[in-house]
Amino acid sequence: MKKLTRDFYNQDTILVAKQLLGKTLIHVIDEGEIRCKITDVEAYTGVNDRACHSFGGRRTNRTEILWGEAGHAYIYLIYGMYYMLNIVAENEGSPCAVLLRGVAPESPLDIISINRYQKLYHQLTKRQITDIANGPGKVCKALNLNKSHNGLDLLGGELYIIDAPPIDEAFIHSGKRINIDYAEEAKDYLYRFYLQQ
DNA sequence: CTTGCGATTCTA
DNA sequence: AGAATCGCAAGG
Repeated sequence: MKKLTRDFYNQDTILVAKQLLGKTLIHVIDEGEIRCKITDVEAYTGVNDRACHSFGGRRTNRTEILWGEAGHAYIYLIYGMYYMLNIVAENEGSPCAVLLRGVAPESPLDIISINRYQKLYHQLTKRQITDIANGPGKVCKALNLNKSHNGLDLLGGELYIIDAPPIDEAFIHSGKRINIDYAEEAKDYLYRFYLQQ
């Protein structure tokens, strides 16, 4: 399968978010490549979206990457301990992104498992397998991503996403975004999209 | 410079 | 329900 193109990322954020479902995220590491299927995403649609870091035109050192070219990684630290991975969408000057909120590990299971729990995959409990990457902080832990990967171009060779057949609309669930109660009118937008758990 | 807090996770 | 934990953004 082929790497997603700049044109793919340079579309309306909602479209990018929905179309990312089912695609495979790849992080190339020394030992090979970590591959996970994207299953849960949220759209953050820029200056008019109160939940988005660029709301109101906010342009700071942290949010600078959002303002640039589509198809770059926006990774930031939250609560002093967790990293969030976002994919920048839309054209330059339109600071939008898609948060990756959950993935399903494909391979190698042992490396992903060690990243998360310091244990081999066959040693995990059912609960640990269920929870291995079903949250945005867990996604970064599982794929060993941190602030050093902020700004990476997903058209490069280190972190990228490969194409897959589109998911039928009927299988795409939508809901309110998580933990943005402060966002007033924007907190009720149905900008979360996910595949059946 | 100070301060309040967040697109979370884990434990109890 | 509460703790962990710190960079960021806003305000003085």
